[in-house]
Amino acid sequence: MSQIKQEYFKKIKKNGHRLTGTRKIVIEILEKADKHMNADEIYFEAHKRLPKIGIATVYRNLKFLWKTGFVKKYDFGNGRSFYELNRNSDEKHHHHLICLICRKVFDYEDFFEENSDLFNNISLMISQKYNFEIHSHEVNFYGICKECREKRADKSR
Amino acid sequence: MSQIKQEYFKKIKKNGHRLTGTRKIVIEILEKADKHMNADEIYFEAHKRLPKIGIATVYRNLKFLWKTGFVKKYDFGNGRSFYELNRNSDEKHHHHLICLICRKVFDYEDFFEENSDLFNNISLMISQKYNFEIHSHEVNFYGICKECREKRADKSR
DNA sequence: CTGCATGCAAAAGATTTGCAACGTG
DNA sequence: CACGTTGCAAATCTTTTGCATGCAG
Repeated sequence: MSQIKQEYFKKIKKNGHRLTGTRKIVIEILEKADKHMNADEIYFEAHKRLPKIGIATVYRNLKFLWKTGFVKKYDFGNGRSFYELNRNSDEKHHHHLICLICRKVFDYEDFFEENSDLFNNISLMISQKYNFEIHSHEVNFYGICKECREKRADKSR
Repeated sequence: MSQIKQEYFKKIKKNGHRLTGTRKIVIEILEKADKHMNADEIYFEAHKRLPKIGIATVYRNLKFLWKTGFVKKYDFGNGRSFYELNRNSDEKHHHHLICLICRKVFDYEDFFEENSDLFNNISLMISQKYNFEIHSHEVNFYGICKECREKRADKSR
């Protein structure tokens, strides 16, 4: 199943962009990760394989991959961005549960079957009505996780 | 319809928090805005009414209001956060269309009727299965807006 | 009064950028 | 070889924090 990166490598070249060493590394790290990582985590991994790499290069490649659609970028309100490979074909679509207290992010992929049609419909309607070409969507549920719920003494609103 | 702020003022005091001048101003600005504003915009407005206010106070109040659930906070990946009043009762629920190129954010509130049940169901299932207490959800569609679509020379993936 | 809230300025983080050197196509 | 890319360090930008003072309850 590790053909994704090969496919992406090809697309990058086909689009006239350069397939550099660092760019490959970032893609490979994200492919292996199969979860969202922040820039630091990616840099840490990349550094293992290429000690001379700079954090700026990681950021530049992430931005490049995000602009070209190979990578999805998330902001959960904790001050840093998270990135994950955009596996449009074989990856299960997943959404996020974000704890308002500890800021932890939980993934879930259930219910996707049931949501899928709905989102497709909405996408279609929006693209027509607003003349907006939709590439992806993201759903975040905000709330309080089990641990934090158990902890809180209370005084909640 | 301007009772929201009164209701919120009451709740804040009832919960044992202080209803300070700056806190009121921030709420009033967000109430009037009825769209998401970033901290600077809020500071700019607040400054008109209370020139001595500091940006830190705006941030502190926004964080307070967000933690207590009166305000919703969004990050669209452009480096700054946006805030809007959480009008759970009388405001129409709306989602976002985010242009990947110009980063403009478009709101839409159509289709909410049809989505409402679905999201309620999902919320219930998640809260049970993951033991996660859901307060709110947010849906972002990423894509390319009309203007940018017309502009782009091409070479897209 | 007491303790949380505020202003100011400085600090902290994450991300971006200038520039000379490098490497891909 | 040309031009996009990289490393490094410095710059930027948003958000946070320390501390002395102010104000709500």
